[in-house]
Amino acid sequence: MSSKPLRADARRNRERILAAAEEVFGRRGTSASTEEVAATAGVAIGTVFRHFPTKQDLLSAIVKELLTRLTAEVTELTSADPTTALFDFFAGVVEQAAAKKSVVDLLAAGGIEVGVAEPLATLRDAIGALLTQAQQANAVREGVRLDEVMALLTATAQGALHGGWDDDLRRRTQEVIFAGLRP
Amino acid sequence: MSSKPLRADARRNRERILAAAEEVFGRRGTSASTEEVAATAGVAIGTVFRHFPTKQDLLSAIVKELLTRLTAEVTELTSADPTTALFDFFAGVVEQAAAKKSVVDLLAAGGIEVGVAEPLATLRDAIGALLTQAQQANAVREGVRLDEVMALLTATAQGALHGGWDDDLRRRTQEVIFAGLRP
Amino acid sequence: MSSKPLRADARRNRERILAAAEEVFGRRGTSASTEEVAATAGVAIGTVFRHFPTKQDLLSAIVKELLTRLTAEVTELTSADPTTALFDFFAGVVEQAAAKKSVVDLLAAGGIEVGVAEPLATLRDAIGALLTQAQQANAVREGVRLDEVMALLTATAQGALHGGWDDDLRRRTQEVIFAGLRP
Amino acid sequence: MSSKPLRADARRNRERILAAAEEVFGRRGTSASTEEVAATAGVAIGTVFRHFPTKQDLLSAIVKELLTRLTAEVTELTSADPTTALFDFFAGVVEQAAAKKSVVDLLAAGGIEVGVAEPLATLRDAIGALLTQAQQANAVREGVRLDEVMALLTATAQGALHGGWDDDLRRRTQEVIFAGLRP
DNA sequence: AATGAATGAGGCTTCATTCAT
DNA sequence: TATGAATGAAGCCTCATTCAT
Repeated sequence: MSSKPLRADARRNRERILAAAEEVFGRRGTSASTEEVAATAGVAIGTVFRHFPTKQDLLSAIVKELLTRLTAEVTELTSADPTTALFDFFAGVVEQAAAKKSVVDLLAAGGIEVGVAEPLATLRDAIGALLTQAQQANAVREGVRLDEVMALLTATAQGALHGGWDDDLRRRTQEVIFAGLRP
Repeated sequence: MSSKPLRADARRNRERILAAAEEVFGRRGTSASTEEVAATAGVAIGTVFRHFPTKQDLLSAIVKELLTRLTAEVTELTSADPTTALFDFFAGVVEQAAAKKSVVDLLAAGGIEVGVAEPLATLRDAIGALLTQAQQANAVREGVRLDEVMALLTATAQGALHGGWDDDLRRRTQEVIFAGLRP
Repeated sequence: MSSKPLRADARRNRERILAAAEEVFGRRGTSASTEEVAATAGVAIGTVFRHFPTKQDLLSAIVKELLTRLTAEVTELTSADPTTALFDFFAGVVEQAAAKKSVVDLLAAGGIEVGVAEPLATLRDAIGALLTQAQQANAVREGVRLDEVMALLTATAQGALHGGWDDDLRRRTQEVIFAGLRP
Repeated sequence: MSSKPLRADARRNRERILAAAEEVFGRRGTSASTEEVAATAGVAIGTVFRHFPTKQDLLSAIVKELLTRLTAEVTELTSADPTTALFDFFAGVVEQAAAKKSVVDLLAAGGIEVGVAEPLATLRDAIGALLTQAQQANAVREGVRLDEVMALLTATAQGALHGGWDDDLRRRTQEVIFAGLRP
């Protein structure tokens, strides 16, 4: 899928830029400037644009990374206790969200941007598997659909992030949702 | 609190600007230009800045209005059926959110902007009353606190908005939360 | 045709910008920066963009002005001696060209840019009238068409400009063309 | 004149770059990017700059090549029919121009760039010989000087190029000029 | 008080050129 | 020598805010 392997220094820079972008957009939101990302990464502005020809591309790259990471987590959980797997994952995402900003901005925006659609669908499927398992284990009510689980997940993630919830509030809020999901 | 009473035409303009701002920011998000707000209001850009010295001020004003409106709704509901009042209100807010954009952006941002803190506290209190009533009527579990109700409310409102949920998804998502709130 | 009349200061600026643009693009070619035009006009960069939302728009405006001016000249000549009118006009344009750069760049580019097409057609028609008169006065050979007159005109104008021809060379070059046009 | 002889592969690269540059600048004008030239040549950008330390140098090299080629053509024609040689050459150049872009841009710019002056003078001399021959064969009027022939040539070449003249218009336009040159 | 033109900092992006590999 | 990544100045354009009318 990926074209020619990057030179060592190029890959190093690419990663520094991605990290910087996650940091900066996470702190300041997606309206932070590309210039600030470059500065944080310790490279010149041109270097950012060589790796990501557009600001949008940079944002997409971050989101893709996140989605891939989340999908991996879900996949791991598929072989865990079905009674708690979905809840654990849900809680994990919400916890992470509290540290990101851009990511949630974008997920919330519907992930409409080109190229994000696919990894997003993959994640969705993975979570669907978790839900099915949970329902078969009678940990989640039959009537619940994947749609609302995803909706609750993103909504709560956004809330956790933008609202600046502390650990306790996060737990209590989730508890209501988990109670609502249980049979 | 408010300085000298405005001239009739000035007040009229103020209101047209607020309405335009709600419309524009609701449609385009908070990054829409003040110029567009002015155009929609049918006034010159200078007039907007005379009434709201800063874009931030304009945004704050919208949020304040919304909070005031919501508080009024809650207060009315205080004399309604305690079993459903909280749920009705919750559902109402989420429904409105689906039509606004700016408002939720801002609420989500923590309502940090100067001057919004107070009306937000007022709204919070009003909702608190609703919650107490509901618990006394045994419609909501005892352990639930106002904190998480507020958290769920804003999170869901945001989700409804940014996620572009349709009516059905909105209902199903709320149903999970309501189930989680019930005893 | 023109929308609301500009405020006095706005019109003044608009004209200063146009003049500056003609000067700058005339000296440096169309690749000169809008920033330099602004500086030359003594206004801020934003002012240039308020009057001409795009660099293209600014360039088009200059060309339109020129075409309008030329058309006026041609129209005047229509009531002059048909034996010399066309030649006089031709010579006049070529002489002016030696002082412009942008204009010729653009005319040469085919005047394709939106909005220039119409005044260009008008000019063409006016020159067509001159040609017909000249042919009726037996000053130009019958077989000659407007197409090649226009072609020779722009080509020579370009040459005069870019080639940096002096007055003598300009005259001698034209004389060849004029001899070619005569019966 | 030229320093140390290039290694075989280096010379090969130099030629591929020149060819690519002619193609690219001919198609896109002199504002095309050096990067695109490199890509077309199938070499890395650094290689282009090793051979031509400056974009200007690359452009000059192309022009020199063209001038040399044209001079060769003229020299050949010196032993052809003096009645038609000059006209044939003139027509040939104009025809080529319609396919190039950069070249004419540069010739038009006065060939000011360092190093082009000399081959340009050579070409001029060669054409001068053609003119003399034509005048001796009574195919061109006595009074005509080389200056205006060169001027007409470049002007028409530019016109043919930028104006996008079709074959017919090109022929008709030249015919006027040729008629003007004849006794 | 309203108007709308002017300001100018700041954002995104391109590209000639340099330099480490 | 070739490669191609990095640099950073410079260009175009937007928009919050100020100020003359």
